[in-house]
Amino acid sequence: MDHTSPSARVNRDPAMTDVARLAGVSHQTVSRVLNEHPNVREQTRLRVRAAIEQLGYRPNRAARTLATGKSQLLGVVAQNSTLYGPSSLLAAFELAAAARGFVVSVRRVRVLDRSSIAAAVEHHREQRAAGIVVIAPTGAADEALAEVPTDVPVVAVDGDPERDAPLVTVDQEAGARLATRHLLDAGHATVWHVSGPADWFDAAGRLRGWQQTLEEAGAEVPPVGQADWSAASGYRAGLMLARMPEVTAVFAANDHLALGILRAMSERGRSVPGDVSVVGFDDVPEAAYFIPPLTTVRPDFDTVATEALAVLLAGISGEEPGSGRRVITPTLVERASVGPPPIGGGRSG
Amino acid sequence: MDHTSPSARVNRDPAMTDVARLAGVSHQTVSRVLNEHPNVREQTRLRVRAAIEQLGYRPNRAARTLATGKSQLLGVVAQNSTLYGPSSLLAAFELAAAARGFVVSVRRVRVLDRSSIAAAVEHHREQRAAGIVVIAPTGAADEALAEVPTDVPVVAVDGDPERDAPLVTVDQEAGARLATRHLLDAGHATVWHVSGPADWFDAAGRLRGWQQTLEEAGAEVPPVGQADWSAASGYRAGLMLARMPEVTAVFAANDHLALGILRAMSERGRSVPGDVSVVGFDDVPEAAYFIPPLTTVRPDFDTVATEALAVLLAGISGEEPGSGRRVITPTLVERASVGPPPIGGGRSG
DNA sequence: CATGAACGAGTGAGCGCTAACATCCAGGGG
DNA sequence: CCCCTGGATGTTAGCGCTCACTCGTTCATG
Repeated sequence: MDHTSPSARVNRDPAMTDVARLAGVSHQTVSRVLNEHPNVREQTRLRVRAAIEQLGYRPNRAARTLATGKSQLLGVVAQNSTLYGPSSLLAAFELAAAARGFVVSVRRVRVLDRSSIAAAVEHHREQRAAGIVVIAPTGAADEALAEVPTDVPVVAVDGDPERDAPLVTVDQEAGARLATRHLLDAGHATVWHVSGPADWFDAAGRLRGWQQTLEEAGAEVPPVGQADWSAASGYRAGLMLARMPEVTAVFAANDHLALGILRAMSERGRSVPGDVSVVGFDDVPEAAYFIPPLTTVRPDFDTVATEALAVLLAGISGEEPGSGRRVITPTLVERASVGPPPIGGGRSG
Repeated sequence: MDHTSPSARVNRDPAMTDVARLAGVSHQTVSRVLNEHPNVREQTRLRVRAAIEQLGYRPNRAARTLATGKSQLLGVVAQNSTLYGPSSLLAAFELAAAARGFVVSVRRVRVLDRSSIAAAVEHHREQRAAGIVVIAPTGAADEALAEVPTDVPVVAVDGDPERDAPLVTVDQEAGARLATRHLLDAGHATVWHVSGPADWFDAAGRLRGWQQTLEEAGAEVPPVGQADWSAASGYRAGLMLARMPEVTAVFAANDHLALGILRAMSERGRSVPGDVSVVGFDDVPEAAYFIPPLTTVRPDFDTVATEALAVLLAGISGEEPGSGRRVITPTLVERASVGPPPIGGGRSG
């Protein structure tokens, strides 16, 4: 900073006092205009606005944050992935937040472990973020969250549905039920499941929903194929499934797994949906163009994002923390990958 | 703010002066320790660090920004999409920036028009962002960029390769050449192209590279199928292509288009790569699990992101603006969707 | 033993804004 | 005709930090 030479300030951005001088008012009146304070005469308001326009003045957010102790900043902690769900969520959240005048700062973590999450949250607290969203799809992430001081609103997305804390998530169980029910209704004796990573809540929820539906229907619960979320692991699981003639219906934990399964079936000469029916989860934009078009479960990420923002905003404006819990119910999108079981492969009833 | 009651300050976050008091030094010494200034005695440094630890002190970024006039904030303007390329880029950039101690603030725009981009950039300038990245894949976005005042480093990603301004992008032409060449080398008389949206630089570059390669090889340049980036439009284009027996090789402007084409071919009973060979662009994670596995061009988004950050950092540390231009060359990933043309469908040579 | 770098540390001002309080002025009731 | 009320505006202090400068020691040098 140069405090000796006034000419050094010549090229700096105009500040509130500059506007005030030009408009012939005090800087405080400028502040009042900017913050839409009621007690300003219309004529004064106009003069100030004109001066702002003329100078190209832009308020300095850092100064405002310093003075108020509050920022207009929302922090997001996300993992470093391009998985469809998290990406969509993030984009939707950023858009929604921008519409409400908030800045969104994203911190990616390479792995979803306790210390990474904690560090990322700490980073946002250092920025004096007004609220923090953590995409916490695994137990470790969620545990880290439990330790965060409560002086700033925090909401988990895709977090542990059991934990009593602000949370917005998709009703994985309901989605899985929809999928499983749909396959059962098509006449299949039972439904096989290729699951996502065991430590993901999403995967666990889908597994649970599938299993419960089967049990309720009195259907046999076949062993579960473990996979990560990738098409590669779906393919591997699909290869196993393809050589078992009793497999006529598969519920994949997401669309990419389903894609891998579809390819495995195709390679092994088992037709979908002729021999095997497949249902996915996520409704990625390409799902309608898989071979065959994939029947899948669609979670509404826009709603998840909007609700997460709403929970945060409620927390910011001083409402009781811990109260915000929203669970979004997904819907089934029927396409061409489901059909009746082949003759002899269906259930008796 | 409460200036009357000192007890009102009891619960506020500890500030530098609190640390200073506890360590028995001045606030300035604390500042020196924090900023790793050399002229601090080791013993003093330790005492300060201990005090920081004890109080759980975290520096207030807003105050620092206000005092220095510089933030550690990097702004990103991106469109509201979950397209694979932009998403990957964004994630990679966020990770790289975090590693260098920067905060990344993302502003999504619904449409890539001039005023939206300008507003988003302005928003970041209001935050006193130290640098701004604009993912500007269309002409309109790029034009908006040209109007941005130059008092803050701005780098375009995926922008107009012709414009003389800081830019990091993938060498689309080179990638398209790789793809086209590969198909020609497999023996195809010519290669058909399904292009992305005409106003995208990426699409234009891929088109150019394809056309040039064909011309250089003395091959006929067939009419171009126009599409957006979606599997849906790839499917529509594929349907057309499938009914033309002379089509034996297709270069799709991205993998999702290729997916749509694959399905169209499959539906129409044309085998890939038996009857028709297909090459995509992007190497989405699922490409290896398409039916058949897709040969495609892989741009290295990590490198693009890292380079973009480097250009910004150079600009921030006061180097000549306008100098940063990096063009990343993609590579070809060979899989199973390319083969020789069917008998009678290849070129004479 | 005088001299002055070089180092370690402190002081004071100011970054641009908002909150609280102070002030001014017009108009209505006693 | 004075006082009170309340709207419009100004004044002041301070948010937490960094910068430029100052001050006091130490220690090598002649």
